[in-house]
Amino acid sequence: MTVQHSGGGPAARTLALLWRKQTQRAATKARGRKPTLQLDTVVDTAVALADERGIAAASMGNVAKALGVGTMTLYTYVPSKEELLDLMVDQVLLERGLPGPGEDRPANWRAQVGLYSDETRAMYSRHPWLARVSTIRPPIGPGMLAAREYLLSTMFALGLPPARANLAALAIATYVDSAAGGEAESDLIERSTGQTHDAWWHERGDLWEHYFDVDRYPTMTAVWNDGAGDGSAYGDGTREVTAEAYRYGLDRLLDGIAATA
Amino acid sequence: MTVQHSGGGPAARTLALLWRKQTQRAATKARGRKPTLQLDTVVDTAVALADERGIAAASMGNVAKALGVGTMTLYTYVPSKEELLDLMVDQVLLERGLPGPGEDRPANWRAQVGLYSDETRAMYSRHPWLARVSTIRPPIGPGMLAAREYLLSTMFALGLPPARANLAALAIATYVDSAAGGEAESDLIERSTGQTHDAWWHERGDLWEHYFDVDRYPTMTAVWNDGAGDGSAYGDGTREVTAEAYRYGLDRLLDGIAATA
DNA sequence: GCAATTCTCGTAGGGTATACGAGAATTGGC
DNA sequence: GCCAATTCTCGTATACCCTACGAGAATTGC
Repeated sequence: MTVQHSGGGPAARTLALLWRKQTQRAATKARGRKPTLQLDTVVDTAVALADERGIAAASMGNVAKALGVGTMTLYTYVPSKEELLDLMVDQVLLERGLPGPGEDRPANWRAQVGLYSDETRAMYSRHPWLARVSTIRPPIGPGMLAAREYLLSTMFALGLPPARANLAALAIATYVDSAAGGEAESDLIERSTGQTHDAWWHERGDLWEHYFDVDRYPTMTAVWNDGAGDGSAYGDGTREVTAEAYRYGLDRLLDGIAATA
Repeated sequence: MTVQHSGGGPAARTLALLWRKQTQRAATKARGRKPTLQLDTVVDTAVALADERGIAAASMGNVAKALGVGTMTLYTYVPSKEELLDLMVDQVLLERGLPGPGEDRPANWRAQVGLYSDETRAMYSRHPWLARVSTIRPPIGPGMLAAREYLLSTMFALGLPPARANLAALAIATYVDSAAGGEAESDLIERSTGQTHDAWWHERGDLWEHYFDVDRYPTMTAVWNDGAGDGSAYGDGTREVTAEAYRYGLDRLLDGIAATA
């Protein structure tokens, strides 16, 4: 089997878009009708639409309408919806103001991880739809690489050897991205359904006494009773508990990593 | 504003389905045409379809076709696609053979968490589509509760006080579910695209030298060079590194949790 | 045997992505 | 100045998706 090389495979096309390499017009002499849009405009519009009304609103038709062009016009700028999504993802990944090599960063490694955490949570908060797009085969653009580089260098600052630093960076990214994504998604659902998380749990809490069998779930019952006094009536449903669990887990993970340094 | 009580709100309907509470026929005297299907059959078929050909293949039309009935017939058994998804999710969550209260379980708490990890990874492996459905407002069925109860009781076994046990259980679940989901999704993509993860990275690796700026990513470069000898040419793209990072992160998280007990 | 009830499912409407191809706009070369 | 080559625009059509509606079939109680 032959692997696609730098020529013109679909992977090459996507990478060229991600890195904004002008393959077409700028390279060859300008000829033919002038484009009315720019790639960045298309991506920005799609992101704005997704931010405001959810990822489903960022359909090709809606994006085109928002730009005042026919739906099919978009396909001049982007080969498919999938590539557009890749571009959207890398664009928002890059929004995080993570310092590059040589730039100022927090003094100690924990604070550096804290910055990654804060920036990532803010990013998900601005773009909740990000949580619902798969990132296992991420768009390898500037945004993704910048974040990887930052976290990795932070683990070096802690003094981990290269291989271990790589493992630690992956573990932290897994935890932070997942938790931040969940948090943002929760907020989005609250906004879009108009029902708070607490109200949602409450709606079901009433019915729990119907199905909930204390003998089958003794520990949950114990936790429930223990926390009944402090206002968090429905356990992990509340915002506070979720946020607290996030901090707790991240701190413990960092504790564990530090212990192996 | 009035909260929906046990009467017949949409939440009540969903809960009744999740817990297989026979609201209709069994309660009232049997009358009218007999159903040709059972709810479980519908859910099983949908799960099987999603397992084999991805979540997109579990459309109402496809499920109906697989069952040999008209599409609209499904709506007698399930109010909407969304509820069907909830049922699918809780069904597979319950597949994990996590011991309930009083049943045999591994001796020490780390092994207990290990069981949760193994069972969860196996579950995602069987049902990769699970990674792509949102679980912030999870179906509150037997499957979800059983897993919560198990993890929580494990944290009690470690000796954590109730509130802290709750935080720890949430943190572990966040990490394990996210990592296991990512792993399974990766496998799914390999199967469905016929392209291994390594091949995918390789396809892009060729192009990296085109866009990759060593000065902007010095740490990545260092890790790359360090690992260049051991066969994992493209860093975290490989299966082995991912699995190793998962174990490393979970162990460090548990270390940290144990230290606060 | 008929009425009440329940399940079945065809049709239709509104959504999605995108392949195709005709037409409009622009410019290089003559 | 004109034409051909090139590039962008976008209407139409196809093939999916979910699901509201309503007509008809099946079953049972009375």
